[in-house]
Amino acid sequence: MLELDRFLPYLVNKLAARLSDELAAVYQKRFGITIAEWRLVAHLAEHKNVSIREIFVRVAMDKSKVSRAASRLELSGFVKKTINPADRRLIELQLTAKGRKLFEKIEPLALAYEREALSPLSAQDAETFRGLIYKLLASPPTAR
Amino acid sequence: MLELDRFLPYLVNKLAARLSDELAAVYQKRFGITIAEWRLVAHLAEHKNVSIREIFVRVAMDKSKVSRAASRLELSGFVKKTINPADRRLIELQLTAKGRKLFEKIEPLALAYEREALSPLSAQDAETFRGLIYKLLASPPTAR
DNA sequence: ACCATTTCATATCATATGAAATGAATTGTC
DNA sequence: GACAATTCATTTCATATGATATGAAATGGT
Repeated sequence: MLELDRFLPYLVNKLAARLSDELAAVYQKRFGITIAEWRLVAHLAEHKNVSIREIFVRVAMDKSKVSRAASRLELSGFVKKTINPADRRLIELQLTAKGRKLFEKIEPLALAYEREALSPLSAQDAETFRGLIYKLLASPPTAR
Repeated sequence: MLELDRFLPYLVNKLAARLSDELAAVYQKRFGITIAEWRLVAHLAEHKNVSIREIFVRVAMDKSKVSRAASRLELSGFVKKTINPADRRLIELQLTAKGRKLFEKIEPLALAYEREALSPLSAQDAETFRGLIYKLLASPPTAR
């Protein structure tokens, strides 16, 4: 008999929703940034000159969402969009100085939140947990 | 330095999105049911005569979503809504015979999907994983 | 070189979502 | 027992979302 409270897809979703909501509260209220925008900024902090496509392939958001997040970030001056001269269909996204500053401000808060969220687990359990998630994510997606 | 690919809220969300999408594909396409509706049905299969409020408190969906899911399920004949005679503000939801049949058809598919999703883990790892999620969910939500 | 196909980002549009408003019913207080 | 405050479900409304359409640019086959 299926019990919802033991059903893994449900549990993972519940946890994910909680982590997102709480984390969103951190930068939504303090920096006026959405989760989608935050992901984009965090990704650009690691990877320079990235196209929209590269982002939505890597960052688990669909095309429209990335495109819109990028436009908002451009408007607010955190990101610069340049047309790739070698292939004029592509856009190169990069953080502006203002964008880098934003990342530097949010980063420690995000890491602090992560620690706090994991605080019910021992350091060892936290590592185990991360490892198990990697394993699950690594396996190829089930047939669409 | 924060790396998105090691950042737990992001990873959990990514996994959750994948589990939801794949699972949704199972009952969306075969039974015309959304995730929200499925959760409601699954909850009602366990708990009889439940109010909207009880559901959204327990099932991690907001009021509107539960209310709308319940209305759709009523329309399609899977759920019966009755006004609680003792407190006429409350609604009692219960599965119809048709609703129970639906649950019985979906249940084994849902469990099969769960097994498949967990297949990259050993039986032991799967239990560990579930345990860790429980621990994380059990801890009181961080300050709103 | 030409045309069909593909790829990329954005725009469009219909639907989903959730916060706040609404209205009905109940409870508590004086 | 009246009436203010609260609780519950639904509705409303503005925004978010995502599937599809669009148009611009690049690629491949002949």
